[in-house]
Amino acid sequence: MTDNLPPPPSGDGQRLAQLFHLAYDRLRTRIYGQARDAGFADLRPAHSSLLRNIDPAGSRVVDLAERAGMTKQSMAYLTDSLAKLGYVAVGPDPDDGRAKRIVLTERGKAAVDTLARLSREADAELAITLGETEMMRLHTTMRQLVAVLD
Amino acid sequence: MTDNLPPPPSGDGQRLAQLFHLAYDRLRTRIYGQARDAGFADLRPAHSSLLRNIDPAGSRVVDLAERAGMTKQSMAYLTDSLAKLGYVAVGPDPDDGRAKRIVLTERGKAAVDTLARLSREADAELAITLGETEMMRLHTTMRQLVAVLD
DNA sequence: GCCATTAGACAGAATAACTGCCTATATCGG
DNA sequence: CCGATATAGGCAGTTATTCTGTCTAATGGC
Repeated sequence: MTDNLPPPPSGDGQRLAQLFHLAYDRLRTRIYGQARDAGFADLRPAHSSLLRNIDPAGSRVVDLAERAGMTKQSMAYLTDSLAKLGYVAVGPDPDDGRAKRIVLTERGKAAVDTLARLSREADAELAITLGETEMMRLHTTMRQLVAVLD
Repeated sequence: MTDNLPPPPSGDGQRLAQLFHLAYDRLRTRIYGQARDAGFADLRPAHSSLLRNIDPAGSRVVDLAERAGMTKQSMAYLTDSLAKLGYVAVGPDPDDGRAKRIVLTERGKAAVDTLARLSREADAELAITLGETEMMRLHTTMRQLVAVLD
């Protein structure tokens, strides 16, 4: 009995979710490894939730949390972490006495630039493997998928 | 000075890594939400590292850890967690006195089947959105990317 | 001025994975 | 058979990431 499990269900094997996870995991490992070699050894993947979303003129914690899709407590934790590491500075918001304004330091700006460059380079290398046409098609398809899954 | 940050670098916007992450996150949330509604409320996403890799005849902890790409301690933690929840049973390995054999219980088999079905259904719905041709192309492209990123 | 809303802080917990060290067993060369 | 080495897993402790719940303080409309 119970010998009718489907080990590889069709000729297919892996679901999209797992493929996306694998690809993301490898890209993340690669980019943060290169960032480490570029002198940003204290940056961790979670920090990108802030670094990806911060405004050049500075942002408030709630706005960063909103953009990153996480709670303000979690974003406050990341803010504190990056402030201790010297990537961001925290000051009062001139327009709202309750709020703080998170701004990138020079090191923070360098980190954002480096991460953006490494991400672009990774994409460029994959574009060479896939070909420009396929790469554009993949981008289009992925944006479509993310929109549908909203 | 330092006013030359590239806010949206090209007309492009998002890198592949982030798109993969977003898509994976939404799929995972969806599938585990449906699993919860299907009576598997105590399953957490991390458990899939074991459930995806366990052999129908049972597996050892080291093999599961190897396949999932994590340490044996982490896999032992998941094994213990799933054993307490009644999804797997742990017995001695008949061929190796050092080893234990992790086998799925009936509930564990039901969970594996359900998760596999939900994953297939999610893929099927996305295939409707994208069209069969585009879906197959996406699968091919993703496998190619994962292979290149090894 | 009062009060509902908002920004953030503080405390605690849950989840997920790690490193380091230890024991028991297995296996292989002599 | 024995000792060296490798392997399976256990135990203790730590780090990282994010959550809930509760609190204070400031804002802003009326």
